[in-house]
Amino acid sequence: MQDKFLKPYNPQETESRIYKMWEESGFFNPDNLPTRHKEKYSIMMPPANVTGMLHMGHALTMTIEDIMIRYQRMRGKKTLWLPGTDHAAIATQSKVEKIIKKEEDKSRYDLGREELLKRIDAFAKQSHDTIISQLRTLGSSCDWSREAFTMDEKRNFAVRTMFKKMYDDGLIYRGKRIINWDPKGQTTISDDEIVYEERSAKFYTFKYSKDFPISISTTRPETKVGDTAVAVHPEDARYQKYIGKEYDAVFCGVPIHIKIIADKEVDKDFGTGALGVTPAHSMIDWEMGQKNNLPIVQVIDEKARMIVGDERIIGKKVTEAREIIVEWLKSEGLLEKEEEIKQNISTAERTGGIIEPLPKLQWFIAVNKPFKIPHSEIAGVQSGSTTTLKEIMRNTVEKGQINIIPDYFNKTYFHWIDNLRDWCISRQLWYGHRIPVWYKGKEVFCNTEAPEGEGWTQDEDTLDTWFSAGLWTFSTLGWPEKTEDFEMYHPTDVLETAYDILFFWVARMIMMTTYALGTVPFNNVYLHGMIRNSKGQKVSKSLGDNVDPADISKKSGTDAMRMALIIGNTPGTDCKWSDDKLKGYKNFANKIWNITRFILESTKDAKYNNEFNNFSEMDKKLIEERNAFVTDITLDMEEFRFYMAGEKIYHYIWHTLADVILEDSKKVFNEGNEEFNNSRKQFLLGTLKTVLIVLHPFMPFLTEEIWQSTNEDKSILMIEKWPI
RNA sequence: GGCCGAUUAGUCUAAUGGCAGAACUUCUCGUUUACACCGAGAGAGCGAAGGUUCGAUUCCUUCAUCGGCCACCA
Repeated sequence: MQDKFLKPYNPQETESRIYKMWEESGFFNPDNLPTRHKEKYSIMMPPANVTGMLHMGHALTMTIEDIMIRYQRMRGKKTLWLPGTDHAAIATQSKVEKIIKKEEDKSRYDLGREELLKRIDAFAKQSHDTIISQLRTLGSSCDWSREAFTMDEKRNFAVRTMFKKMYDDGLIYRGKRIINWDPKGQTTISDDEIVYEERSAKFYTFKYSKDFPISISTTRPETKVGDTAVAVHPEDARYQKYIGKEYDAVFCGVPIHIKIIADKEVDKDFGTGALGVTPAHSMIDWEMGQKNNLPIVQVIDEKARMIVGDERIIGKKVTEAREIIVEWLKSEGLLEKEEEIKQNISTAERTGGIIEPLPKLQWFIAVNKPFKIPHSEIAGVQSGSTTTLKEIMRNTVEKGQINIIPDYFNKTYFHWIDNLRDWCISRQLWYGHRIPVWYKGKEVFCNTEAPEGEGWTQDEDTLDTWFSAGLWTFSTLGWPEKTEDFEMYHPTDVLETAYDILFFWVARMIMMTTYALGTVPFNNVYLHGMIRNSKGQKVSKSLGDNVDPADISKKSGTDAMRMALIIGNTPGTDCKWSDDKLKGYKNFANKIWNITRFILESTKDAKYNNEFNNFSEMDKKLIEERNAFVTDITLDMEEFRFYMAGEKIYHYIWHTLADVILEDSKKVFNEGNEEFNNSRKQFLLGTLKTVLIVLHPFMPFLTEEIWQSTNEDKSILMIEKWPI
């Protein structure tokens, strides 16, 4: 027995040494696995944003995925776990912009595109290195030789290829639409990047002018200079006689022309039951404008300043203009009511800017437009048939081709798809994949490469970060090239991630993959919950209570952290982080260490014999019990119940093996019956092997360390065969 | 407003149409002989009401409370 077993288990001394040994073995790379590993098993690691460092949520992701991969590897699968990082366009750019603002008091326009990108690249590189080292600390058995970045050259080529393909199929188009404009970040953002904040606001009721027949209500009087209609409910008796009529008015010095229209969207009982329609600055009004052929009058610019009116309002910020107009309404005696109401206001997730809806020329993906799919393995969608992106996305889950765990997220997914509108993919950011479209006069050219000849300028915009993330399962495998990796590992087996990015990412991957390849990107989606702090609150930087996985790992060992994260954590359910739990599993690590010590001491004169079959009746029973335990947890592993398997393994080791079997063994050895002694020694040696194997996916470092220290044959536990 | 969850012991968390199972905590006892990072034992729990059923913590309905997602009222 080695001397180290005389002291408590020391994870700090062990973990980095073991990780290095694994890496040097080459077995993270499926190409190097022994020949018994034939059938593939693949997981694409969710690429972490290069915006800083990993938090406990990432640690949970890595733990679950590493458990899946290690389990499947031991079961003899050819396992590929492909790691990577995400450029996270808006998140990274706004983070770096904030730092530059703080440290140098400069904006991105002061630096210019080239310099800003240089700074972002440097920041991203540093984040990347931090992240990679954290992933190693967590014990992730991923294939570093295949590491990818969402914006490296290969991924960029995949993005351009995809854009071109969708453009040619008419699924990507450029159009003037109302978009969510973030005046602070100076970019468009998607619906998903909006967060609503409840604030109190003033709700004004007034007439445009003294002789205007209908009063309207709004929280934004300043936009009324862009009104081109008043909408009322078609069945509203009060206003029937006005429908179709047109009026002229001068509103705070701005001449406006208003048509009275009828629209079912209008709520008779809200406000005055009449709605001033501003097609240029409201999503709903825009749609009414389209239906009724209303003129669009833009009155606010990208900096959220007024661009019409006389010297009273022109050039003023919208909030200032609002006050001025309210004063004007009062002085003219037009204001009828002023109420305090609660209002949800849209803000940009990353910058906190208040969203200003603006009509702008942007690129979109058409989700409802029919197209012909040449090749399809999607259930319910024939090769060569006509379909829509929405329809294929729905089918994959509806027909069971993609299995979401837990299954109640199916409903959430369908609900989202059914309400999905065209996806705005262009961003006025500098950090990201540049849109592969070039202009010369009225000519437009889209291709993966720039056009020949002089005078072409490329579109200034970049793509939404989720565009490249949507290609992740196959761009990482070399697509559009027909690589061996792609043939072997796609579709992937599981996509494991937190449920909060089901729409952002999972749905987008399904969209892009089904469209481009006619296959699903993965067969299973395992959604884990959020890690909350001990009070049950969402962990956030502003609370200053985000725990660094590296610290925990240093203090208590990665294995203990992994157990604390995984046990009691069911899919889709949030989980509280608890230091007590961590302590419990740290103790568990030492318990196993001492179990090993006891077994080694009491079997000093014996050697494990695989062929031994002269077991006592008592030990035969124990073997049966052990086999039943292994069968049971194997089923849990197969059915994604890792929280359950982990708990059962813990229980078997501590309360069956240690408390019952080892205690009983002391008696057996004291009694000195040689036959019984030999039987028990073989049983204990065999059981130690078994529990090390089944515990390995959960506590890889400790189990590998014991395995290496107790086996003379230099075998590596990581690729040992699962016992059944 | 629409949708989706949740409510189990002091805490945290499972399973289940047939005695509700762990972990931590608490209490009692033991033991320094693999491990005090120990052992043996004890205690304590299904939010409320109704329904289906031989039987409901589980299925259904309603209510209460909490959480989340989506839409957004102009």
